[in-house]
Amino acid sequence: MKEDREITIYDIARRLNVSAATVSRSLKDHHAISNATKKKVHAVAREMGYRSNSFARNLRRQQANTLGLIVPRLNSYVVSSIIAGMEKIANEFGYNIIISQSLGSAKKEISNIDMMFDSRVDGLLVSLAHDAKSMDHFNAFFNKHIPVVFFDRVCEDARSLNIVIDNYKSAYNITRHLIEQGCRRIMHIAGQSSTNIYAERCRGYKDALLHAGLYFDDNLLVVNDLTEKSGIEAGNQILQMTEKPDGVFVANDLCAIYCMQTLRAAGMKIPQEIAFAGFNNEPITKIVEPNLTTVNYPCYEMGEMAARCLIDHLSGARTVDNANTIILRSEIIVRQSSLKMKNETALLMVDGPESLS
Amino acid sequence: MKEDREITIYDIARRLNVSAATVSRSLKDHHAISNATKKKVHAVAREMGYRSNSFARNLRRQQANTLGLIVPRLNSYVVSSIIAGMEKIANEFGYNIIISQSLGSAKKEISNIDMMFDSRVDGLLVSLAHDAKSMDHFNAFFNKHIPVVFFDRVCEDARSLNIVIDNYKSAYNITRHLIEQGCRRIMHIAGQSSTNIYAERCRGYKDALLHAGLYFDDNLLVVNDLTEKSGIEAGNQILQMTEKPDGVFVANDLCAIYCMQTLRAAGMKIPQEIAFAGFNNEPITKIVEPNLTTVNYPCYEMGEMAARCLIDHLSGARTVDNANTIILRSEIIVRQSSLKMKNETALLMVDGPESLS
DNA sequence: GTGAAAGCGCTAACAA
DNA sequence: TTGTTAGCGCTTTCAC
Repeated sequence: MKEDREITIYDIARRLNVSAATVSRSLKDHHAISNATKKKVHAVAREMGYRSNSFARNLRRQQANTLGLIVPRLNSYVVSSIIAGMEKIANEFGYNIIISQSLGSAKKEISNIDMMFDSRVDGLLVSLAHDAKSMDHFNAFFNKHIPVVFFDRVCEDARSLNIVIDNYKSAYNITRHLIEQGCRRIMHIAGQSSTNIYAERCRGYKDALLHAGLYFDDNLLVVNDLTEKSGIEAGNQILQMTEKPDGVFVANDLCAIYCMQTLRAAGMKIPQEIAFAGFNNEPITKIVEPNLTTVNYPCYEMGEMAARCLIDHLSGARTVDNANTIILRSEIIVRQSSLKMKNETALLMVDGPESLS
Repeated sequence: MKEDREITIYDIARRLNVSAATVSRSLKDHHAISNATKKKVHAVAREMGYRSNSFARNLRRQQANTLGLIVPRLNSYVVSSIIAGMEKIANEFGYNIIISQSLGSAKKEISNIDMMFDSRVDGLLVSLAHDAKSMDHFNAFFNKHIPVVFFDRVCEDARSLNIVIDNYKSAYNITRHLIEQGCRRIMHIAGQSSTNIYAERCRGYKDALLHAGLYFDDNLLVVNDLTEKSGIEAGNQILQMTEKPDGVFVANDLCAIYCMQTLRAAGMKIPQEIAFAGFNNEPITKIVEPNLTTVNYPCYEMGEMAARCLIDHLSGARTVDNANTIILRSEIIVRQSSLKMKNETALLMVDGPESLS
């Protein structure tokens, strides 16, 4: 068997009495090689079980056909769907993806970025850790002009492309929807405001109140980590309140659902007593009772878009080179959890405030 | 700035008037280098912003510190949790992971395997595509003694390690639980039997019936792709039946839930008229009403275990070298969806049939 | 404890 | 259309 030594282009060259260069060129379908030669080379390569050595190729070319991917954590619906989309595109274009999770820690994120740099990835796809403060750790990439595309949890930075949804507008619209349903004391359960998406969602919430002539009440803003546990805690907190909210907009579905379940277990009626709205449109929102009103987050599409932009850029197709931000379409999905009015026709909101203002 | 040319060990060598060999050795803490030299080299390396070039290193050493990972699809709860576990371990030991999804197609799986081989991964982690028929496409790996670890969707093969749960026993136990709750006509909604996990779950179901003196009725076995859609279809199918089942065991949670919801929407009482049980213990099982009885699948642990075994093997720590199969603990979790009896004390089954028989 | 030198397999500028 | 040649940056054997 060919168990031992690897077949190289030199072996093929020797066998065909041509130079290694000719073999190399044939294998990559170089234009200046005759079809006859190409055919012979390919045949012999296959016959001998030749496999191109990517290490040598990478060393020579100084690039690896690899994209680095850094996410807060892998096992969430949003993130794993985004990755699925990226992987599909990367695969189509012959890129590998190496992944790492920052687990929400800026320290780990930095070490991952360094590792990606050492691995000499051709480009980087990043969703920032919650507590990422500065962009300094990306300097190595920026200095060497290695493209970085941020998605989901981004940071305004002129040097790189951001793929996002309009969190502000979506939050604004969903809050307005709650108002239109008759809610007047709307609570917002938010994530840490150091993460752009949560800050924006919170801002959308506040502005919607403002524009509707409702006051923003500090007691109705809860900031936590949006986990199951925090959802239950928030639910208990509401149960303690003498003056309860009549609507709750939560910055993600998971937390929304656990909060809602806690209230229901205590006998509260959703949406009659308290309307609920979440964010992301996770599959679970169609299962929970009542079904959760939420914002559709185009995860898979975001993954595709981010990977496609990065690869386009690497290929020199400068289609989106002047874009600093790409905003994907996201719309609110109205379900039972927020329908206080008996209008069964779920109205989708179409217009909103100036986006990204 | 050091924007342009990369710093190499030669640059460091020149600066210190030593040889490149000495620099190389210092950097890897070689024993035959004096501490003084090492210290100097490290200092200069840091000062000059030296980054080891992994391409050159890999080319020279003929290996890459990279694990290949092939999964059917990324965006499922089970898979993304498994990956999260793997990534954590890989990261701890300085390995990168490159991932690819087979999207359930054997063809894509084969091309991914080839790609991994070309990338010269040090080892492979694989959950097989549904329709993987033979193991031939792994021959390149087996011939070169590159370790392959299968997990979740495996295939008995003496040449590699399998990390699994006891699907047979879990299915057996959960079916027996339904029987103990008084079910006599238990339907099983199964995945394609070409996938080991579904074949095993089905076998466990059948044996549990048999051992309880119940007949296996072909009309009560539905095979589909276990998606949402199939769950709804299965639900409608049940609604059409004149002699309905009084219990349903579904091979995954997602399908179970959609099936159950379909029946509930039609007015059927769960679990009184029909008891339900799923498989995986996805978060959603604790949200749906009634909460779904299921089998706990240790995803994260499975990912950790698979990665750890592979890396152990690569490091020469032959702890599990003689093992062909590692079975992780999985237990059934009894919830409302299957409790026909009013025994609120949810009894966990502890014993079962001979496992993996 | 350190250095010289060879070479991993490939690509690409230049030459023919 | 094809060949020659010179590395890419690192590791490692052998020599001192």
